[in-house]
Amino acid sequence: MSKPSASAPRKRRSAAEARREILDAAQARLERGGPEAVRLQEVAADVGISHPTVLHHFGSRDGLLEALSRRAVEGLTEDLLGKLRTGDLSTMFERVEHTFGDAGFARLLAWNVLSGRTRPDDVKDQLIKRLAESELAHDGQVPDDAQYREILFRIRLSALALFGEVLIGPLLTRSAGQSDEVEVHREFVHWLASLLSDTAPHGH
Amino acid sequence: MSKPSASAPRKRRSAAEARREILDAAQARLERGGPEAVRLQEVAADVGISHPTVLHHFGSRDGLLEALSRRAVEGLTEDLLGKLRTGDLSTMFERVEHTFGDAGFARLLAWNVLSGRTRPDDVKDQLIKRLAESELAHDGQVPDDAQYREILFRIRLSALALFGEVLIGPLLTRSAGQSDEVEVHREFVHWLASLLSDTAPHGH
DNA sequence: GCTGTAACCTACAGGATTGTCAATAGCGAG
DNA sequence: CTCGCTATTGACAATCCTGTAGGTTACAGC
Repeated sequence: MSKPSASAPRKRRSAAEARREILDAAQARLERGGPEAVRLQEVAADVGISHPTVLHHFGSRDGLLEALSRRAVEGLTEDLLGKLRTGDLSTMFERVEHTFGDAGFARLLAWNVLSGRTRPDDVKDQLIKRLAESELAHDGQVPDDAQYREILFRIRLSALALFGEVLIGPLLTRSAGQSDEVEVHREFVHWLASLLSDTAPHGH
Repeated sequence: MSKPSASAPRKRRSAAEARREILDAAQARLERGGPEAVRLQEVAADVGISHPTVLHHFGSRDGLLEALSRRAVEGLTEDLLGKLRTGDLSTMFERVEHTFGDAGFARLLAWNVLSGRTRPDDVKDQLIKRLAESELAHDGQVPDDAQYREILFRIRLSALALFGEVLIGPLLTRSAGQSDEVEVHREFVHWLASLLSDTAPHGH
């Protein structure tokens, strides 16, 4: 409301630093206010710069959003592949949840899909494939088609569950007449891990 | 492109009919173009009316969107409760998919959540609870807490899977290096039904 | 120091979209 | 046939947001 006495001394960042700060702010807005809340002026205000500066660094609003997506995908990929096989399913789920949920990847992905920004043909990461192959390799078994399909579907189910939990988990909790969202969520994830472990196609 | 010679004769609908036509058009736009594509002018053009007429019937853009949500929830509820226990899990999944996927409920729900329009406290339907109770009642068994929780989680998992499939199923198929989206989706749903059936807590 | 690059700013243009208003015109009721 | 209600409309107002233009300033290299 009050003008920063005369003119605030201009702060000059490196391009990389500016981009990072802007992306952080944009991501925060996305997570809280939802898709439509990523507005150049507001994001700029959060960082403490003017909105043309944002355009200077990302070219356009679309450029900003694409950079946001790219960074999220890279983060998720690194996180997932890095944390492979570092414990049982349940703990792995919990670890993945930060990137998937807290970091807003699920929301960003959902919005990208809803708005038609991301289409199936755009998916090049082969992340699930790599995860499945890593899983098979770990067991040191001969690749078995049926078993491969089984693992693909298990990963798919896990992805769907974690993705959905972030988006509509609290709603489902309410719809089930339960109250403690956090606790129900934790129990559910644990239950799912058990379900998948108990029915493992190759003992554990 | 060409003006409808002079002035098209005004077509007068009943209020209910107009509302229905408008909702249909809005829903179609939502399904194809995503959330942001629901614009008053375009929706109106689809129906063949002017956009103030849309406002006349729904008060505001928000009113239109809320009506859209309400209709979708009612449709889903009716569909789910109506189709309960009319076959095995796999066929029930397939039947539910129309309302959930084709009818755009998943997309609408996702967008409502993303944009902050729907918050957990807004959920009053108790749909999952009713589904679970219906399931228990069918078995004619004494309510068992552990079993009740098990059923709640199974329904939750099913909901998450179907919800997620609609949104990111094709993306997951690509990420898994698979090609035939439709076929993979069908197989996956079938696989999930089997998984839940085989591990049923009380025999089939 | 001097200078060039680029990060940054203010001001403005352009476009799109929601919402208002007064007037028009179908259609049922009497 | 007339009347009244309301669905419908064209024109306009208000707002919001992205993107552009041109000037300014911080900082690095020489």
